[in-house]
Amino acid sequence: MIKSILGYGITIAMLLIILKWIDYRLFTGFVSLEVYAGIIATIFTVLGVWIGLRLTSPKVVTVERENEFELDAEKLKSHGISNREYDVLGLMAKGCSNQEIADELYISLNTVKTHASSLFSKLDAKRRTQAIQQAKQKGLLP
Amino acid sequence: MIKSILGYGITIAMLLIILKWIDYRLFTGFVSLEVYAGIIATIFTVLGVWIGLRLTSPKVVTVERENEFELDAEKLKSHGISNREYDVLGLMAKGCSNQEIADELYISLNTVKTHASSLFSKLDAKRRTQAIQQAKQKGLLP
DNA sequence: TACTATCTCATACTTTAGAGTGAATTAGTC
DNA sequence: GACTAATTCACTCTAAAGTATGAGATAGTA
Repeated sequence: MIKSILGYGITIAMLLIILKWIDYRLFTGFVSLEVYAGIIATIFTVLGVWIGLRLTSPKVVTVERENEFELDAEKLKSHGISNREYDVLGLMAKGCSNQEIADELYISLNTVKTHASSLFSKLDAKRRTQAIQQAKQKGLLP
Repeated sequence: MIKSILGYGITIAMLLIILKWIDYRLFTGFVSLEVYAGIIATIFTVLGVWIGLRLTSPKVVTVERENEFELDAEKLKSHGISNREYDVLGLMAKGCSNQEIADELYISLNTVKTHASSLFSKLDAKRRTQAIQQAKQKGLLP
């Protein structure tokens, strides 16, 4: 902050010096009136551009961020979860019962229970709701 | 397009006319050199600002927004869910068992079951996992 | 080939969830 | 005061979930 104020001050001072110097040159006949006007026009055009860029507030665009979910085999592997167990987990999260999962995957109810049990131990969960919560936290489910 | 080019042309023409006019006034002694310089400075500062705003692409700041979750009483009301039922729903989503919910809210297990049952009917769910899924979809849970 | 992991299924048992019904209490509304 | 919604709780069952254990089949790996 102090730095920028100092910068502004120095810039303005230099501008005034330049203007005064040109003024002097004009009176001593070194430059013509046209050149004088041209220099002033140039300086103030640049100043105007600079002010214009400074004073405009940037347009703010708010972007909704999709909770983009990406599952790679690595994530599953790191938790020791097999493909079939992940299938079961996904259907659990959708709200399916064990029987519905069995029907969906063409396996028996007992098999679903087996997968579920091993899932719970791998996810440190005691219930399916907890397993879902854990899986989402670990990025295994969207 | 043609309209804006015409506008530019007219603007530039008027600028030149004004400058020439001031030039004339200066020579006839109607304005001092300082005023002359000041007018030129003003005109070109404005021009500079205008050019600066025109020629630069508008500043855009992109802000990523978390899919922030906001719960208002309206949402709950629209689904007929009471405060206490919502308490139960929240703990369910965290993976708590009915007994744990009862302990957390200092109510009996039976009461939790009652709340749960009415929740399910209000959310068109047959199971707690489905209720959680539905609630998240309806924006009742983060 | 032997080993290992995965997937599958079964059986028996315990625990939890959920449905259905009824009821008492409280607070706010007409 | 009557009415209503919300909260609380109890009791009884049934259905579902979850545990434990064992075991057969298959496919990939050392």
